[in-house]
Amino acid sequence: MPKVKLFDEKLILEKAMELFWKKGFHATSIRDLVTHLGISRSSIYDTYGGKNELFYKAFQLYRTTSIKGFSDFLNLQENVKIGLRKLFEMAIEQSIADMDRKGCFVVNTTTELVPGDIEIQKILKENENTFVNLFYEFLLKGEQSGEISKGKNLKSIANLYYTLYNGIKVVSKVQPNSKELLSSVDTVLTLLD
Amino acid sequence: MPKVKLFDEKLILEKAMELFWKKGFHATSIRDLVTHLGISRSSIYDTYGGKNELFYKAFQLYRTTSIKGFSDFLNLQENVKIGLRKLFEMAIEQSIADMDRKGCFVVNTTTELVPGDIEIQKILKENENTFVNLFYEFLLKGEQSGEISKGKNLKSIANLYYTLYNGIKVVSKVQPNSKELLSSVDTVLTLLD
DNA sequence: CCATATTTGGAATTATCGTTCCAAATACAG
DNA sequence: CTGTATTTGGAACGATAATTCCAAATATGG
Repeated sequence: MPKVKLFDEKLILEKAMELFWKKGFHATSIRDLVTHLGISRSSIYDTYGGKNELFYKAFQLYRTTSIKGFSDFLNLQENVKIGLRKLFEMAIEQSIADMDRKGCFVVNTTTELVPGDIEIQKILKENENTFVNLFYEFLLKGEQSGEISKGKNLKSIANLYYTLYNGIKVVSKVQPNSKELLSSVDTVLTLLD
Repeated sequence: MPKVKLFDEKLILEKAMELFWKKGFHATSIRDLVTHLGISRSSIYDTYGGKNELFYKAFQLYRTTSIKGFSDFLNLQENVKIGLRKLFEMAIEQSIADMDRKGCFVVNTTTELVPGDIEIQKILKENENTFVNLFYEFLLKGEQSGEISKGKNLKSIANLYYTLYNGIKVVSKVQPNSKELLSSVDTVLTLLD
């Protein structure tokens, strides 16, 4: 057995994710990818298939990574209200710190490929359900611990958080204003009081 | 003076707006436009310039139309809380009724062309300021009439509405669920009580 | 060092992109 | 009907798109 795989498949996939995330599907060409990934055109086709397959894999990597990050973060939080505030604060700070203004890969893909790509659409639905459920379970935990008073429509609030999160990822591309965005978040979080 | 302009410039521009709105800038080709607008390639270039100029004009048409629609609608409302509810209800119903799932042209353009198009970015900032201000002025009217109790952070709430609106226009592309979206809106509107 | 798997880039394909030029067809004002 | 402005579509432009094939270069395990 001679030569083995030289480049790190996962690492290169992460780079592809970055580029698709920043420029979107249509505006990213194979040439762009060759430049940005640092491997040859042939290697891209050999390893990942074509542009569509590479995008798909990059998108799935983003999703699994963000779901895990999101879930892990919430599991570390003892206080529900403070945890939610921290979560949104992180999301906002990340948006502002990113000089590339990439926003959210899921949001960008939603607006770019819906309508059109039916397979992506299915994934996006699944993704929404996953995130809304993570919010909901976390809120439920707060209700059970007595931190959130009973009688609140937690399903609605979970939905609202997801929608707000999407909005933040759009708005922060244009006006990355930490104070204003956090102020909106704080206003929404008073719904739990 | 012989022949005069045959096709309706404004009408064709509206058609261009529809197509760019639905497919985005990059995924819309001149061929697509020729098919969809019903005029020749030459006429497109003669009348509107190139693809960039046409997109720009179509986008501005969308903006001015929606600002006017938004503003006119709010001016007709006597009751502030009910007016806001109606506004969001309309936005949601429109999203759901649109079989093309176009979402919002401003949101789509934000995620597609930021970062990148610096001129569009300027317009998007201006657009956000305009809408947040419309919300704010409307809320202020409610405060002055006594409908909304004093002491609320109306700037934050106006910002929140704009962010929420953006989120709704993303989420409704994937899960056009009227009940859930309206439920979120109602939850947010209780902030005025 | 050698055998072999990996990686590369040139060549070629087919297709489309946005754009310009222009001559022919068109349709209406007078 | 005629003259003129509008509209059209073919031809060509250079550029780029995504993709496949393949031979040469590369790098490493044994």
